[in-house]
Order: sequence, then C-alpha cells, then structure tokens
Amino acid sequence: MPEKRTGGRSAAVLAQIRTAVEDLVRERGAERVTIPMVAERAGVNPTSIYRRWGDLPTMLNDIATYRLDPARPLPDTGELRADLVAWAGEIVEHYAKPVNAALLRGGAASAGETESDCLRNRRAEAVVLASRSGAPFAADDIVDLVVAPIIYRVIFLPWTLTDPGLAERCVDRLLATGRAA
Amino acid sequence: MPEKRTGGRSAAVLAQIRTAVEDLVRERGAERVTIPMVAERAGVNPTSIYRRWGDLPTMLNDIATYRLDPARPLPDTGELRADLVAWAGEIVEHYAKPVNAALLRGGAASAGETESDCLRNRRAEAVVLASRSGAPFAADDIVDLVVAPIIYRVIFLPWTLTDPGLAERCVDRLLATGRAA
DNA sequence: CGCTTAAAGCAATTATCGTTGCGTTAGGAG
DNA sequence: CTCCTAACGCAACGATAATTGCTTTAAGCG
Repeated sequence: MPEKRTGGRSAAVLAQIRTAVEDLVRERGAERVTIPMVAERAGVNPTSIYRRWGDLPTMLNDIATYRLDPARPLPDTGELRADLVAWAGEIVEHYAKPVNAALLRGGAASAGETESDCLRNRRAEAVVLASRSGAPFAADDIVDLVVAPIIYRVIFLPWTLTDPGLAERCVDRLLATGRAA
Repeated sequence: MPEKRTGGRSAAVLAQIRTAVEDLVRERGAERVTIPMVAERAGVNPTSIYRRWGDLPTMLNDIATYRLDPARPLPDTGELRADLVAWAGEIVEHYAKPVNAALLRGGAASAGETESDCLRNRRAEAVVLASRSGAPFAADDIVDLVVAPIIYRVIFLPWTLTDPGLAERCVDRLLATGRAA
C-alpha cells in the first residue's frame, strides 16, 4: 500500500503555503508572485514547493481550486427565484474579495486545457438548481446568463461588482429567457 | 519634431517579435513564456524587448491589443439582428484561434486594474451597434449577454466555441431581453 | 513502540532573468 | 547625400529563480 502522508507536518506546511499564497496574491497580484517568495512568507523551504508542484502556475491552480467552497449547502427557500438570487449573490460576494478574484485571474491564465475544478463546481450547482424546479432552462443557460457575466466582471471589470442589483438582474434575465423558450 | 522610426528595421523586429510571441503563447501558454525566450525565437536581442516594453505583461497586452482588428468596419446590413449575429460571430471566430485565446488569458492575468484595451474596444463597438438601432438595450446588456458568455467560454470552456449556434443564441437572448424590458 | 520511508529541510550549484553602459546600424528630415 | 539620433546589438554584471544530492524529521503501519 502506497503510504501517502497527508496529515501532521505536511498538512501544516500546506496550510502555511496556502495562506501565504493568498496573502501575496492579494498584495501583489498573481503574476508578481514567485515561489521563493511564497516559501519565505510561509516559513517553508522553497524546495518543498518545487518538489510538490514543480511549477508556479500549477501551484496557483491547485490553491485556487481548493479555495472555493467544496461542499457548502445550496440555498433552498422553496422559491426558485430567491434560491437563484441567493446563489448568484454568493458567487458575487465570493469574488468581490480581492484574494479570490486574483486567484481566479491567475487560474484563468493556465486554464483552457481541461475545465478547471473551480468552474466545474459551479456548473454542477447550476444543474442541481435547475433540475430541482423541473428544469425550465438548461444548465448552459445558467452558465451563460448568470455565471459568465459575473465572472467576466470579476476578471475585466472588477469595480462593477459592488453593484447591488447585479445578481438579481442576471437571474431575472435567466427567468425571462426560460419563460420565452 | 519628435522623430519616431516606425518603419524599416524596427518594423521588421516588431513583426518577428509578434510572431514569436504568438507561437510561444500557443505552444506553452502565456504564463510559461519569458522575454529571453521570445527574443531567442524572434532572433532578436532581449534588450530590445526590455527597452521597448519594460516587462512581459505589458508586452503581452500590447501584442494582444494589436491582434484584434483595430478599426475594422462593423457589420451594417440594415437589419439589427443580422448585424449583431455577424458581430458576435466575428468575436467567436477570432477567439476560436488558439493564439488569440491564449493571449486573452494572458491579458486576463494582468487585467483588473484598468479595463484592457482589448475589451474596451468591444464595449465601444457594442455602443455603436446599440445606438444605431435606437438603442433598445443598454451597452451593459450587450456585454452581459453576448460578450461575457463568449469570453467566458474562450477562457474556461474553449472546446465549446465550435458550437455553430452560439452567436445566434446569445443575440436572440439579448433581443428577447430587450423586448421584455 | 519501533520501522520504513514519504516529505521537509539544508546547502551548494547551475541556470535564467533583468539591468546597464557603450558601440553600431540605419530611419527620417533637411 | 549627409547629419542626427532612435532603435538595435553586444557583453558584462548582479540578482534571483530553479535544480540537485544529501541529511533530518516525523506520518502511517504493524
């Protein structure tokens, strides 16, 4: 049995590295971060990082993936629109934090080969929400009409994220399209 | 008169650098490209690049900006839907090329401070198209409903760009929303 | 509680990046 | 054609990133 060692010191090191990455990425932006830098901030030897991930983009992707809530409960008020608004609001709120936005941008740079875990999760959530209410629209519609506009703003127009009506507007457009179809 | 020297050798060097960047970015992804690398591929001295752009993100942004047609004529068939579909189709087609997608991702990494020229142009085009037909919807709607879904797919789901109905679907959603409002 | 060995630390080495000063080439204006 | 100088090439340097061999620590298993 291949023994793997995920706990104890390794876990501690990993945690230190994670917070170091998050701090640095927030302070300087994903691309002005280097591995030795992270190592120093984390109080860890650079070698450990090189050996574990090999490469900075790889590491960033991994950290970014972890960052988003693995299995949080989805909103379930019984009313579809309210659920969707709450869900979209969570996404907006999450990426309104500069750390998460920076990590997303960093991840975007090396995305494109396989769908990043990051967004696959969102897609899955969308499917759950859609099917729960008898699926008046496809998961793709949710992605196109809610996720995409939000993520686009996060990456390219971050200062528009404070707009309080954003989530609602996206959801209403989605519902309108669902009705029309 | 500030003499500027845009032709001859400088132009040749620039062209070599451009194709080198495009090749490398396509081959390895924007994050794994370095300036010395580009210089070698271009058969040019690294110093020239450092002096011209200063650093890599700046250079990538500049190349990417150039890449998208600076002042091409917008489609004008007289019919709104056709114009929009053609316009959206152009964007899809443009970013369906791996080079352009990779450059966009590279730009995304350093975006967020100021709106990248890249997307500002698109926004401007959207305004023109909207106002031409008596503006049944805001520029923001075009961005949210057409640009965002496309760009989102370019970055995170590039393999879905081959979908031939994408542009039309986005435009139709936009028109539906316009009617509803 | 020991054994085994995965993972972290350490140190020395190599590779690579980015900078700078200076000489060379050639674009553009007169 | 000639002059001026912008832009490129070259070479040397300092700084930092990445690699590698070896040692040390401690996770997971019996």
